[in-house]
Amino acid sequence: MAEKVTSLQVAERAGVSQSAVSRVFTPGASVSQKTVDKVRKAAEELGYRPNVLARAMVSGKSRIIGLVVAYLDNYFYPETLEILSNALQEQGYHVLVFMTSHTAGPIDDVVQEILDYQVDGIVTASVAMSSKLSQKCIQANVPVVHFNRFEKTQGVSSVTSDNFAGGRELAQFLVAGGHQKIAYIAGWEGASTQRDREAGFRAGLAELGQSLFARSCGEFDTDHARAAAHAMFNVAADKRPDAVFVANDHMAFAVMDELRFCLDLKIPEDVSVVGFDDVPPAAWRAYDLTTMRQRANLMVAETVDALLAHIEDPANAAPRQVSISAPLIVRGSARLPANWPPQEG
Amino acid sequence: MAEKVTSLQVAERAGVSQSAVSRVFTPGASVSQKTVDKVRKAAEELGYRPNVLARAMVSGKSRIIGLVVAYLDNYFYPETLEILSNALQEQGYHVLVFMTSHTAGPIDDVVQEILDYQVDGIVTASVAMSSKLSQKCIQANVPVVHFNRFEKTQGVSSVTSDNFAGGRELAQFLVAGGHQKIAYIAGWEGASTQRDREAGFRAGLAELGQSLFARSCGEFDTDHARAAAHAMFNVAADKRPDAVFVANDHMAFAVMDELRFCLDLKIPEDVSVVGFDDVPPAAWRAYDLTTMRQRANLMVAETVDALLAHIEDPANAAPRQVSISAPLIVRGSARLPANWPPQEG
DNA sequence: GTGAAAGCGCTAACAC
DNA sequence: GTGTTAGCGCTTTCAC
Repeated sequence: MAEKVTSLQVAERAGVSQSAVSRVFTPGASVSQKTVDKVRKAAEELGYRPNVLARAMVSGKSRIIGLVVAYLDNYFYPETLEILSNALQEQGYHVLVFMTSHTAGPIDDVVQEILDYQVDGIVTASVAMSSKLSQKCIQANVPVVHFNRFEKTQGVSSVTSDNFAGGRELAQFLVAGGHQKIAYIAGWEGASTQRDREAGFRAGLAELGQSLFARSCGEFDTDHARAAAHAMFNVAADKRPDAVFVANDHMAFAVMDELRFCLDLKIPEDVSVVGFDDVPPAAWRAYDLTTMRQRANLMVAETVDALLAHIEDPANAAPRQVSISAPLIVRGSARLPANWPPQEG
Repeated sequence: MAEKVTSLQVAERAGVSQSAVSRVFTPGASVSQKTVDKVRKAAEELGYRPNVLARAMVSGKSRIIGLVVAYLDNYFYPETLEILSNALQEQGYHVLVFMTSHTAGPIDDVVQEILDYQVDGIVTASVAMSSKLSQKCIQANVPVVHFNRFEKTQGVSSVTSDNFAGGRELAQFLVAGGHQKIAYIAGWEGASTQRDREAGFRAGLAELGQSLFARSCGEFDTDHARAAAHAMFNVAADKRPDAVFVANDHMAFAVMDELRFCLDLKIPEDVSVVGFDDVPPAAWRAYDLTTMRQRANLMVAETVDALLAHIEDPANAAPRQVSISAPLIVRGSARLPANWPPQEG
């Protein structure tokens, strides 16, 4: 077991002071080329690399971003994590993962743990955080961004899709498709994504003289969604919706399976189904789901931007509320409007 | 912006020494109840929490485990990450994520970065690591476990399913189902999972007097798999395989979609499809895939166990090669053998 | 441009 | 059981 190589050892070998070594490994420091060469050579030979933790202690910057996430079974989140991690890595940051237990977790405890690691920032995905805790982060000068969730907590940033506009566009699409009995299967009522999507959807219907034909709650959970769909569609044909917007793709797949394999309904002939997220399986032929695309790459870019802005200049970085437009992705799970695609101009 | 609360401040407020404070927050230390009370009270009032990084510096233990992963689009990995993160959290550890870029990444650089964080251990998933680098980790006394990949690199642990046995069981199942023209769509040839699954599958066929009717490589990539399936099945009916084992579920879904929607084949009437992993979508009715279950929970438990064993007693923790049996999950994508399920005894 | 010296916040001997 | 004293490996003034 090799000893740990320290900057001091490198210094001795290179015949310079320890601080010279430090300077060589500090981007903006002033060192002569000669010193750089000597130090680099010695470091190479010894296999020296700066200890990030020690650097973090003295500089106060850990270059660690804490990510709080409740579950990974909605594939929007793994996708997000991959993009986020890559984006941060490019900036020299890394993601420390904190799962809040499925069981209505003590998320505040988790955030406390995060803070203990002296993270430079926190991203929360699919979880709520008490405003007391948010205050604590602000006090500690650790920027927080809520990803895919809007929260009006003071001082906290958020990045979401434009869920209201998305819901509205879906309503327009379904009505244009000639549907008359349009239903909605909701997500967990506490989530802003759920609220905004539904509000937009209802608004869109109302603008076109319709309203929800049926509504049920799937809690963003496949089993709940399946049951909700069963109850909603297992009725006489004339009392059955002819289209349904399911609040996210993950539930939509379960709903489609239930409709097809349990209720023997054809999609989209008997009923149109649309979702929200555009996770990868939505493009799989077995589902071929018409849905709103959450542009994870853009959302992550905004998230990273908000974080870094605050880290680099805490004083002048106001919290931001970013909303990214979500394009409609038309596939085969919903009947197309006549004259589709629409003519430009 | 609140100042950072240090143990010294707590000490002053509690009227004790700074080391007394430290002891109160150190599990096995000897402190009187009276001191504990005073310190806890002062800490509470100040909102003090020990700085994990400072602790890490002096103790040499960061309680961070580095996870290297190449991609998250095979849903086996998000599942793994969730379980791993939860399991480690319970032990007071956390996961620092490192993505190696899709593009045949410089994984060695990534591991170097990990080492810079003074991690207590490293888990690699779906990536290979040069043996030179492995040596470096061993030298640094950082245990490494290869998750879902067997590598005979010295000093490195690995945890995998029993891929050979799994492949063999699949062969037996397919032959028992009356198949005569059995094909295989391989994963990336460099992966041990691919090699072992194929070897087991071939062995199983050979034992029953059969051999591969066709073989093609899907590279563990859906597009490649789709193309491979197309070429393999887009032939006269009598030259077409009647069953295919696709090296993982992720590719199997793409293959099923191709067979059904492009080639208009019925599953399992025209062709049986089996996969490996049992990721969540395998249970979705649209796929209903017969597959071998990789028991992620057990695999993770072994991973954590191997890591902690080494961390707690580096001298006596030999690297281990763990292989977890994978149960066959029979669903509807493959024709059942006669007299299924088999009688016990 | 470079070295000496002072910590970052904490744990771990070491005396008492 | 408690306080005192050294550092952990590094960055960062500060003189020179």
